[in-house]
Amino acid sequence: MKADSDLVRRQNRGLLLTTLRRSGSLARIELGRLTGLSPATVTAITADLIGEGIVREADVALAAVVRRGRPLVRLSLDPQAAHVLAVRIAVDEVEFALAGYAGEFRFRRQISLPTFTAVPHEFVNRVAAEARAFLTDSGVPFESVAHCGVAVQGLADSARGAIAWSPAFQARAIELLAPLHAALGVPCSISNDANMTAEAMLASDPGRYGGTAAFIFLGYGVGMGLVIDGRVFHGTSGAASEFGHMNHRPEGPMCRCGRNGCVEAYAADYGLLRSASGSAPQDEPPHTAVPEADMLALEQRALAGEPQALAAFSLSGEALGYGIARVMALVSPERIVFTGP
Amino acid sequence: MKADSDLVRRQNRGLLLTTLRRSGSLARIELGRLTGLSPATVTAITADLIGEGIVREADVALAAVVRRGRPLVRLSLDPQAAHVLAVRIAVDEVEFALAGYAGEFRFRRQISLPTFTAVPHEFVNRVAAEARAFLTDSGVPFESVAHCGVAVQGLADSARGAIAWSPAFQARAIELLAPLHAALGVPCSISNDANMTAEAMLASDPGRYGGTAAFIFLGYGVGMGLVIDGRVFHGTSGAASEFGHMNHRPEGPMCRCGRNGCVEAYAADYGLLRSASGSAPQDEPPHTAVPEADMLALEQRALAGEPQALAAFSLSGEALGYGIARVMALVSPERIVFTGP
DNA sequence: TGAGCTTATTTCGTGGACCGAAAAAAACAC
DNA sequence: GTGTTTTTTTCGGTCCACGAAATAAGCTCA
Repeated sequence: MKADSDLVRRQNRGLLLTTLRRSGSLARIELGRLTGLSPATVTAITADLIGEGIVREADVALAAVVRRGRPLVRLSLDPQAAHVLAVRIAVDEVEFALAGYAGEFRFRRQISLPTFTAVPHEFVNRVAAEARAFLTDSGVPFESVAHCGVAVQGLADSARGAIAWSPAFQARAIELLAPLHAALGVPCSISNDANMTAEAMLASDPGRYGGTAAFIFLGYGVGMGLVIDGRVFHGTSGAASEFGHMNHRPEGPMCRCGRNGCVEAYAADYGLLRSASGSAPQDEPPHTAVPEADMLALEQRALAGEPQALAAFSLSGEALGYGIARVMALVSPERIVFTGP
Repeated sequence: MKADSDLVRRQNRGLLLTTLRRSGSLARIELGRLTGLSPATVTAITADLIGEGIVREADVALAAVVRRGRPLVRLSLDPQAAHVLAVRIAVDEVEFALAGYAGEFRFRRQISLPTFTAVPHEFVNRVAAEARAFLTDSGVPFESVAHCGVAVQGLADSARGAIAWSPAFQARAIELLAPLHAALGVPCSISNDANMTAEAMLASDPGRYGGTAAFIFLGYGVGMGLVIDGRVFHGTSGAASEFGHMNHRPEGPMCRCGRNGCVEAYAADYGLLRSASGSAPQDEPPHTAVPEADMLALEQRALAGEPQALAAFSLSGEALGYGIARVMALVSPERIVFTGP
């Protein structure tokens, strides 16, 4: 809370770095204009950053836009300065991706791994080993990996570093981060996949999504990421913005989470299929991924005007509509964005 | 976004002032310990504040706790440094209150004024005139009034300075702030009464309510103020956290807002009375305040075990319970506080 | 080809802010 | 009345951003 000159430097340093990340490459004088800092200050701070290997001067040749006067020297983030490892855990599937400091993807790998029947500690060890192998194969030195972020479908427990609950797993409270950290020696964090989407959208266009925005994911489940006053809202335990498991009707169909009448039980792929198939709303949902072909077939039935298929979409729409109305009543986002297959 | 030494001073100045406001009166050295600032800095900043008449040294006599060493010189905010005028607008009633800079109330006045049938511009002019008279009678110079805040039941439009919609008024979009500002020459703002409650609770105990908290008001309506990540959430237009008008059941009873199945239509005083009286759920709600005696009578009927009264409370409880569950799903507040008669 | 022009970057001196240490102030203890 | 203790102020140092001036690096044009 206290401010001193150190804070000033850190703040302005961060300002230059985010400006640079957003624009890709800028000359010192442009940085000054964009941030409001004087050229003298920009010189001082960028000299530090170059000395630390975080920022690079571009090759002069690239800057050659023909103009009068001394040419601009473009600066850019050094992609090698640090790396981030991203891990995505979904039903029967784990994906790894490695990104450089300038935000570009370096490598990706996707592996198949049964999840629902998995024994937690075996699964966790396997993921840690695969992550290690992925990093080794990528050739990037472990020391340069600054962070490892895990996105998971379901409820992430950020504080404990665990998957609190996920439709992909029969088990609960799967402690993932400790073994991952042990295998990589890198700070790790875990979050909900929809929140990660919101984070990405916000970073991609802060001007557009900077106020209050909701990102709703429709697919194998129904998720939501919430941007509130320019920041992704996680809630204290990381278990907030569970739009999919917000109740629509108290006596509604059974959800994968075990409760009745969640939005997801109407509007996720399995919910749509169940109500279109005529099976009872209280039938237990499947634990495996719904084949894409089934959803395409359902679409065809609806387009053909089959009443039962139309009714399923209608119910789903009502649940989504009332759900969104409730979100509007509580946080009235300026934008609502739908994502998903 | 840019930081300079000016920002440092402003920040630390504000830090000292809030620390002082919270504690009432502190010596310089205590301020230093609480804020982490060095004694030298505290001396410099407080010297400015004393020079500006914002802070006062307490009479030495008061500090006389017998201890060795040079006695502490207690500092406190000067109650005269500035004033705030608060206006509360409810059904058939307007209340004024004047507070000093140290947070203490100076004067209060409550007047009766018919609202539902009021002609907007007459009502607004009357309020402005009454506010002016109140200030004049209080003897406080107008220049020392730094702000005038209006709390209103219903939807406040902060941007336009108007009452967008309120159950107290037949009229909509009542532009209140412009005439008030004209009459007082003081910056004015308008907000929802439940948000104001949240603001007050947060200020009274930031440690307790500083994370994410919901303050639910039950009474002539159902309102909610939301604290998110330590700040009261207003939404972009000021129309957020409308818990009372979040839908519970799509086909539910009629609400004062004209829609069906709002939480308020079950759980506000009129909603309870309507369902306990056996009148149809679609009967239009009353536009006047419900007499307290009616609510006490209803309480007696329920305590006596009358089924219809018990059913009304049960329905109300269900609506509140599911409503709160939906709030939990979206923002999972650490604390939920109920207020109201 | 070279002097002059134009624009980017760096250097240098200044002022503001915080801090630590030392000095001063204001009481109590004996 | 002298010593002790604790608070407050003063003083010199450091860090930071800034404006102005100096320097660098290319283009223009005779």
